[in-house]
Amino acid sequence: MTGVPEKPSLEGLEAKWAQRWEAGGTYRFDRSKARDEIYAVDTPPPTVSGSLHMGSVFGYAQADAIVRYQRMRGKEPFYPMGWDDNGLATERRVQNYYGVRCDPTLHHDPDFRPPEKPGKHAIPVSRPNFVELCEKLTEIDEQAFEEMWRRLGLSVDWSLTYTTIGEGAQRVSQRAFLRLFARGEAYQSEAPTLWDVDDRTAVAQAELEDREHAGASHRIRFGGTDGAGDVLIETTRPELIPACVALVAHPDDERYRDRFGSFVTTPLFGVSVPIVAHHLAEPDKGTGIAMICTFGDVTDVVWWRELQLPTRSVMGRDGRLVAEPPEWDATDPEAGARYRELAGKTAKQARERVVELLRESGALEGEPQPITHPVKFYERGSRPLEIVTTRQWYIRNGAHDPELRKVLVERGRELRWHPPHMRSRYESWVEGLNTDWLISRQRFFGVTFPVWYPVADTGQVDYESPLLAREERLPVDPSSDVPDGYDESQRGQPGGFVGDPDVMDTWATSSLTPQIAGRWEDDPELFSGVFPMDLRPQGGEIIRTWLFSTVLRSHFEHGSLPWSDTAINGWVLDPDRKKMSKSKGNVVTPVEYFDRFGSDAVRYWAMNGSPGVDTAFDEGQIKVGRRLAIKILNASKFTLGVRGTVAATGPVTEALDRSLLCALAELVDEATAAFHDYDYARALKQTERFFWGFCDDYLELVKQRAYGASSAAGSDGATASARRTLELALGTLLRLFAPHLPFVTEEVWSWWREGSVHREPWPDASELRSHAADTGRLAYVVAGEVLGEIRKAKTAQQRSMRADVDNVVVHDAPERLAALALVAGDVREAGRVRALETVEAGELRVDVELAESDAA
RNA sequence: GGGCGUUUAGCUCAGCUGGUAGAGCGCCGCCCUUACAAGGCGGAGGUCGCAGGUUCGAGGCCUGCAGCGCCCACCA
Repeated sequence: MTGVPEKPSLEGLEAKWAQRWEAGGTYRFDRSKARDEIYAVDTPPPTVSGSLHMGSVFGYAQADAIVRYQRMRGKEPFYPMGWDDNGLATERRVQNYYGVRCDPTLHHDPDFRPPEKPGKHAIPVSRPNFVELCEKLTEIDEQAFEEMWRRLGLSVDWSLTYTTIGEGAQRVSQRAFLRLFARGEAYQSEAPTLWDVDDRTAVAQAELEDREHAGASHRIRFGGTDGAGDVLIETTRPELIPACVALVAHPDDERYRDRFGSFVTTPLFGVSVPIVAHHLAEPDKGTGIAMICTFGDVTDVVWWRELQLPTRSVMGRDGRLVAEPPEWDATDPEAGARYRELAGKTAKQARERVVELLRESGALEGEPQPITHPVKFYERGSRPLEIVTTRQWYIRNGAHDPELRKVLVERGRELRWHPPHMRSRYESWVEGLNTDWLISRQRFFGVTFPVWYPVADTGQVDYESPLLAREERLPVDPSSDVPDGYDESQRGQPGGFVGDPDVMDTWATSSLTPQIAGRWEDDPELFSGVFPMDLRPQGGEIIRTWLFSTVLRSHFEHGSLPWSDTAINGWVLDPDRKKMSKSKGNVVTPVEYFDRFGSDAVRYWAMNGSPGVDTAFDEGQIKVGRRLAIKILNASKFTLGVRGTVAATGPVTEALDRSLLCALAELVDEATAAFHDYDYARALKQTERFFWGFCDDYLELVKQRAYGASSAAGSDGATASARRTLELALGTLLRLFAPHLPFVTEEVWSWWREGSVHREPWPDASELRSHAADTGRLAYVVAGEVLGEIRKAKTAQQRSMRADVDNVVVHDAPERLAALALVAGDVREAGRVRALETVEAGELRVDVELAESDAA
């Protein structure tokens, strides 16, 4: 303990305490504890691709308050931080930061150094060089992130930090993959998949977003055959006419019923395609009959699959039409030449040319009508997704398995959601799944598949008989490691092997954060101590990805939930009520606010956002937080500063003191109940309100007596009672504030107590009640209200608060007057009142007769 | 199209299982009071989105409607 400083200040508290907490191991996890003493938290590993913003601060601070509460309740938190550094987000950052791009055909250059500044044209580098740059940059970013979190005061144990590209994570991820495969829960399939033509990788359903996209509706004539009339269709993608395999209408549609089974010919190419019926065709859309292409959108895929139509793919993986026309029986002699004119063009370029050709040929009915319509994008992408047929790895997720889907919905109900209504997002996601989880990505910086494929003597790769790594070898990199029974010289050779070239989607690894942090299989004792975990705090926007996939993996691997509870935090909105996000460019960076107001002040703002509620960023709230922190310093200085000759050890004898402690016990009950409900915001609000009342009323009421200057109750016993109560109250209030404002509470604690407030037990209401004896809170309440009336009278007469009062008459209900009688001495001292009378009445009224002039 | 949430003072939000409307900011006024002037004390300000209903009593429950936000969906 250091004693009370002359001039308490918030400046420098973050650096001071962050350092001491680390040095003292304040938040170090004690793994010797039993499972039921541990509170295990599956902390979101932030994506390390730039800077943290207020949205991150918001959610992580809230989770930290819950963890701090649990720690004070006597639980031992297992509270690690991770960095989600693998994946496309990191690749993009590296590409921009260093001005490079990965070209996997190049060989490793050990002398490669990135340029000081990124150049105009991206420098092609080999995959190993690219991965090195990714590792280098993420390490820098992670240090900056850690510093930021320490400054925010997160009570994580930094010795437990993991990364999703780290060796431990790779081993867990590959092991889990092998086990999924062994149980038939992971499989590979060659199928049409949504494809990002810029990143040149497949993407999963969870990464899609619909965007309103400007396009045009084209009305196009297909030629009737055998004397039947022409058919008009509408499409936004005329460039896919060469990929057309059928027209489709609803089976009940009178207009087309007679033509099901007959054929029409495509414009420009003269390919004969059938008219087919399917219930997904909607009569009131366009002309009621649609062109099925391979593949224009996901409905095309459904039609193609269910109606067993042929494949005529034209879209290449680079987003350009492939060089050769598809296999077709084109009757138009110009078909081949027309197609080759389109080959190599992007979808947009091809569309323009096709429209010209259609117009010339007379197949275009009217002019294209501009429309905007929802189009599927990769959430990080800038061009519409295409659909191309590729071989990919999938994990079953219930999309094609009603039984599994049902079980996963049940898992969602087993999980306790805070707030509860967030569960509906999970359920609507599970119930809307339409494809299994596509986990392979045609990218470079990620966890590889521990898989090779045999190459037949003919040179054909046999994907059906993958060569799997043994678990003892993990992690492996199939591009440099060799499968058992082969040697490196056989790579890519007939009779040899090839490595799986893909990496896993980042979620395929980060869905295993409980297993990674708990060192599943690598440290069985630790794992059994922390798994299943207690809490998953996270944002609502990643319920469909992170939360769902983690539940899925745990269900497959352990037959249980990964955690018992999840706390979903809301969005941070800018003052115009728009979501703050990097892409919108309306983010504010936390550092500036840490600098200006201090971490406790920023945390105070975050704690004001109720669980799951979107909250506006509000500098005003941060200022209020700073004011509260300063008030805590000053009130504590007073409380501890009045300790004079009389020690604060005697019994609590005075009615006002007992009544205050009774009220405080009720506050402890309320705050505890709020935290029990994961409602840190309610806990803070109640504590804060009590604290301001404590400062305004109790401190004023007790001040003279605590100084030992009271004439009415000037005994040492009454003074000791005041001092004892002040310390009991301060100790309680600091502990109630500690989860929210860890720095200022720790600072004050250190003035007069040993150890960290954050390892102190949560306040005990029954102990406070024993000090209060049977005195109720009413005396404290009435005393405060009467004092308020006296102040009001002084204000109304424009007098100083120090103005003397000749006489006060309190009119009030009998029980309230009785309570007042117990504390009348303190009220008179605080109000400088010479005489105080009471009159029974229905409600409180106070007549105040001020002295003519203030006593000298 | 389906679902979830939300609508309370000028602003940002509390108001837990129904019992005579709350806080902070902003605004106005007073006070340099020995914990605190980057402060303290006090004041003004709301028919709780709209329309019905249940109840002795509704901001809180029920029905309908509207605005806003979000989630989900096979939108030619």
